[in-house]
Amino acid sequence: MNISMQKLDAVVVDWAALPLFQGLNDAAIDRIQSSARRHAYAAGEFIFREGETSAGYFVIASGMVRLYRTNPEGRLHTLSLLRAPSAFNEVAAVDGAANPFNALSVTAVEAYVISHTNMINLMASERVLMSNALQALARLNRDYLERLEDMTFRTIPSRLAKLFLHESAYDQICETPSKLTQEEMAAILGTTREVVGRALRGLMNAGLLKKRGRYFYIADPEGLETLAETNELPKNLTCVKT
Amino acid sequence: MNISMQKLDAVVVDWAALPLFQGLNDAAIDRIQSSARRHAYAAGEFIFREGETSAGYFVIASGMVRLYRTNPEGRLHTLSLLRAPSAFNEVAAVDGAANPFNALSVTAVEAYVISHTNMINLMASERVLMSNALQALARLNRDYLERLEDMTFRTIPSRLAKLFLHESAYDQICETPSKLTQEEMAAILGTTREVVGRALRGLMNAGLLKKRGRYFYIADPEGLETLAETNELPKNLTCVKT
DNA sequence: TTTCAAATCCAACAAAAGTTCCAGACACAC
DNA sequence: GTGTGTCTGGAACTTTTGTTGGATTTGAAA
Repeated sequence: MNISMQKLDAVVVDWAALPLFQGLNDAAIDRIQSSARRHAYAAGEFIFREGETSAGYFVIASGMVRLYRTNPEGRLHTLSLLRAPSAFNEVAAVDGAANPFNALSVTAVEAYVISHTNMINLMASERVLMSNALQALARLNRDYLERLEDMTFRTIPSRLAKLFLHESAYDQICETPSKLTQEEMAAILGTTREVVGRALRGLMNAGLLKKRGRYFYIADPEGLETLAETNELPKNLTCVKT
Repeated sequence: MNISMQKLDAVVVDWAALPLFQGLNDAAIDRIQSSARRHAYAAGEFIFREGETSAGYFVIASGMVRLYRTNPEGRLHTLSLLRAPSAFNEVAAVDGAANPFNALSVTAVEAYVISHTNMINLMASERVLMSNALQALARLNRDYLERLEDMTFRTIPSRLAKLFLHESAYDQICETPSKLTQEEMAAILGTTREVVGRALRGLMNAGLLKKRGRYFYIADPEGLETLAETNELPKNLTCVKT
């Protein structure tokens, strides 16, 4: 009994702390909570798939979720790695159209789901909620645009430097890069493991990163900053060559 | 007098036809119109710049506008080429933060501007307007995500094929690709003119495009479709080689 | 028509990214 | 411990993209 209660405690969500629900009174929060359904997922399970009809808005209570897309050749692009407290699938929750990406539980996950219909009804009665959703989508837009520009203009070493510097820039990605596998970094940057490995070695040889055990850490923040912003190394050695 | 009246006629905007203003009653449309200011720009003039404080929401009455970003090295990425009836800068109009891109008048432009403050006030009193804005941002999000995936996964010939097939996919870009200069196509695809020229010749040699005068036209829609979706030519010749 | 600037073609090269392959290292289960 | 599967290191190679530079075409203005 004790254990199960601890478990329940561990997955309590502070709804009012999420950007979407800020500024709402208790009654509204209650209404929102009661229109959410709780779901549990085992590790490695699909929460929803890209292209399926809107799965609704998800609030993570515990565990870790990967949002990603794949191309026909099987390469995958991780859009976010999320853990509580955070939420996802705003777009499909708002417009009711197909989910724009896959959502997969990395660990076991517990989440609350608000269907598109409920979301629309809630927003209709709670103006503040709609206003918050508007601001959330605007924010999301800026994040996507920044990543689009990164893909357009930045080389892989530069994107990698950015990933190390502020994972915040890659939105809500929360694992620190040093603990990600190279495969996972590659998926976030939209490339392949070998290329990431090569770039990591390059940055290490240039003195921007250092290695302890199997993980890389930041050695020269300013140098990384320069690389992230200009695609160029400050005046160090070549980057990609060994 | 006659001429000036014609001019005025030519730039009348059907506000109710814009997605953001659909479903609003006449009184609301009037309120919106009266909180908009009319501006005129000569060809090649900055309408606003990336990073400046929110310029507000723009409704194009006449002329053509380019939205773009640049990188430090000076390469530019065209996000949209717009002409009436359309509108832009939803994100900064909604969140009041810096403009996320540059807006430049390609031709002489006349536009109506609704400031961030007015937009917020209008949305506060007109729920339908806020709801429309929410849907517009969701739509915009999907467009950006699609372009992000294109940059992540597609080769340049593939992106070029997509540009020819449905400029709709590149959102509200309206000039037909055949009339764009190679320089302009390059900016849309996020690459350089030389590369676009090479890719165009490749697609022509593969029989997917044909050339009349200085412009290219679609010769094989199915082949282009295949290329756009799979990065591969159906079973034709090599694409990039001569 | 003539002229000029912009747009295009094309080749050769350089650099970045993607691919293939295999050998080690490490981490966890048994 | 021992093994097994995942993760990493790194070389060699191919393909794609970016760059440079010069020759040619085109369209509109003079």
